[in-house]
Amino acid sequence: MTVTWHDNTPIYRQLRDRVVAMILDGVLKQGDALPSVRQVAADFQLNPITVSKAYQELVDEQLVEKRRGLGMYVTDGARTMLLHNERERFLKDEWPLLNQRLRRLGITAEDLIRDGIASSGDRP
Amino acid sequence: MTVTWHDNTPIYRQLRDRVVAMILDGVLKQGDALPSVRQVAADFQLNPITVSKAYQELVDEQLVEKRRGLGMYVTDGARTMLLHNERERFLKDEWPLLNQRLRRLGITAEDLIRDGIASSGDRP
Amino acid sequence: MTVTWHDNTPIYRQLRDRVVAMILDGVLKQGDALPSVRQVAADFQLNPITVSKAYQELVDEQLVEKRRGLGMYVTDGARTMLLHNERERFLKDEWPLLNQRLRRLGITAEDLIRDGIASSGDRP
Amino acid sequence: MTVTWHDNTPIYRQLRDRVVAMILDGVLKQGDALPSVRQVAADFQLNPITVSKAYQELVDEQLVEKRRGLGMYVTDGARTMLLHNERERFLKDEWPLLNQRLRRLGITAEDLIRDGIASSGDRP
DNA sequence: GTGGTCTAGACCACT
DNA sequence: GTGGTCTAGACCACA
Repeated sequence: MTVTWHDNTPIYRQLRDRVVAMILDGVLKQGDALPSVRQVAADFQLNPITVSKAYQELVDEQLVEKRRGLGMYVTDGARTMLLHNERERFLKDEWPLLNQRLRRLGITAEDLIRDGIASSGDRP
Repeated sequence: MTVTWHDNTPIYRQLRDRVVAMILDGVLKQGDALPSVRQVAADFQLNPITVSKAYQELVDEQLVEKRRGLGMYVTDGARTMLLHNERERFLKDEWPLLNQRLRRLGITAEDLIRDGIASSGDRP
Repeated sequence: MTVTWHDNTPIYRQLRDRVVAMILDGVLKQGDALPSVRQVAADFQLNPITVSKAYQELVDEQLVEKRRGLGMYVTDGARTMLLHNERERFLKDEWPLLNQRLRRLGITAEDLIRDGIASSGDRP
Repeated sequence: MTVTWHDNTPIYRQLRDRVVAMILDGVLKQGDALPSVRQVAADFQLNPITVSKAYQELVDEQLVEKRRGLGMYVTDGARTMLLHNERERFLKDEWPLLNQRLRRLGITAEDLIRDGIASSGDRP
């Protein structure tokens, strides 16, 4: 099991993002156990402390809960919370700046759609 | 003159981005002089070295040229180059990842358009 | 039967504290039998080992005695011993640090009394 | 410079508490720089990462702010925020449980006052 | 100079 | 088995 890390962002952040993606994609459902710190560390050839840091972030975000001596579990409602919060955060914080950049560069909605963004017609 | 800096990206990068935005917006035109390093440093309460680093990046990108003893000037064709390069870089590098995030969050082109993205009809 | 455990202190310690409280409150009197390990484990959804560890602490503190084949019983004089020891421990160990914190925060005896602490007039 | 650490709580937590105490006591005022991570690590014979963790907690609590490349500084209003929040937290969360314990042990306000708690008469 | 991150390896407490 | 903490030492980006 090998993975390539983007070297701009810290590994623990990328790990956190992977788990978030797995929750969003339904690969990890509420109540599911996360792979143990040691397991992930071994799989990805990482120091356990790095993995721990990623998991701690998830705990701080209330997406994951610790059960003492047992491991880490996806909290109830984690996916819903993510969908709501991340969506909100994107539209309020990131989008305005991004939109400004796109306008400056003359990139339009059509350019993006041509390049793969979902339009409501694609929704199941 | 006070500015708030983002915490995540280095200040010199944010400075560089400000100048790029000014060139794209036509505030700085080719042949125009950039404000001097010491001027910017004073205005923004920054270490001159930080400002220098930002300017050096612009020189490396050939958007700005140093004229010894005179200062820094926007190069000819800077805006055109920017429009092309930044657009390319966005569509090739950033967009695929962003698009994936948007799909996960269920954000569609329509959501973005409603929130202000230009569509081709808007173009002058 | 569901109970919420504090996250900071080990479960076996919290279990021990529950029994101590029951002895102090007179719910468990000397000579009374403690509920069996397996009973508690089932009620609280715990690993029997965890319950055992709590009970063992009580045995070590001589608040409870094991009668082979019969179970665990509150020792004679357990409540008196507790009143003395815990009181002593609080006043010598915890109180000095707590008092320092309260002074830093500007919390006075009056604040606490207003918030429910017993004053000698309340004693039966 | 030697300090003894309580070995029940992690060092980084104790470090955090020391800084909080210094802010409450006015030893560190808003705008003051905290001693650098390396400095503290050297003084206390600690791993820089341990100190870092303590400082990061303070940043997360908004008591301290990072200035990139310069160091950590006490935020404006940190002391006020602390006085309010810690006081609130104590009275709402810790006090009810503590009060219950005190009642069980028969410890009264008079006992505590005799043992050093401030009463409003002591206030300047 | 500052803080941030990571590795390698160890020990501990809890379930 | 689980996660938490710490050390020792290294390298990097930033100002």
